[in-house]
Amino acid sequence: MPELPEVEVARINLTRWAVGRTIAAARAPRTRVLRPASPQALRALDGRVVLSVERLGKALLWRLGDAERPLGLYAHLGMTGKWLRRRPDDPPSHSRARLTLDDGWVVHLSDPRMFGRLLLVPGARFAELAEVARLGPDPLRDGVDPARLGQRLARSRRAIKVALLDQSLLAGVGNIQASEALFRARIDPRRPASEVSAAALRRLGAAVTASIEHTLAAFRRGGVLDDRQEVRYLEEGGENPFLVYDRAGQRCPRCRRATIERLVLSGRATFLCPREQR
DNA sequence: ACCCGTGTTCGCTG
DNA sequence: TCAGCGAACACGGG
Repeated sequence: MPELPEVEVARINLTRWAVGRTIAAARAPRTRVLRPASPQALRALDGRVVLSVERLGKALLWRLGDAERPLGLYAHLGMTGKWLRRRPDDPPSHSRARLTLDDGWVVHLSDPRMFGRLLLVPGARFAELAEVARLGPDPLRDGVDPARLGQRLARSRRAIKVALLDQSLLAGVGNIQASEALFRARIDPRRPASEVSAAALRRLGAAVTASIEHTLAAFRRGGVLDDRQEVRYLEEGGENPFLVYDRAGQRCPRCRRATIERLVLSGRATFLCPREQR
């Protein structure tokens, strides 16, 4: 599920559901998701007010009152995590943590594969967390600076698609958005990062932002944020909103001549139009 | 049964 | 010393 756009949806939902509410009880029984793996550790959230939920790349940073002793909760959804809001008698499958709120709703972290992570952060000093400290700029929050990209990639022989997945380069770009942005910028994903021209890097910077915003808009239209304020992800009945991702064998949506190809770079599925991306 | 997967980290290699 | 790569993590779905 989660690259930057999905996590941004989660941030919007959690802000509406939880900010200003008090946590009546927080529990994460027998799960690998909470680190350190102490079943009782989440009790530290009990009785606290949710002050804010911010997003940095794919990470969500919860700030929990009180003001003198703020507490942080770093949350990463991994590969299959979702935040869901349910009634107490209706828990989702694979719930790894649950936050019961003072309005009677229960917010769950559901994560079948348990690649997600929850970390309590004393004093909400997120900058001291290695996972946060190494993140690069967030495309939605900070924009993308092509010159900075060029500096970072100047000595990298990695394929540009592989480099884009490095969260210290840009925080939040995942496997889908990397393929999408390179298609939009007409760059061959296999091209060594150091050999991407300055002009192409400028196109890429704009393409990353455009792709993320396009995906977010599709999620809104697709009802991910719907009237009942429930999360409904696109794959649950929605159409593929992407230009090339998971479209191997289909006609290129731009040139309408070539066929979208799938290849594997550093173990990850990659999609491109072989006619336009060079 | 078998293969694949929207993420990250670890350990090995050259 | 370090960039780069494959494996591992763990489970459901096609």
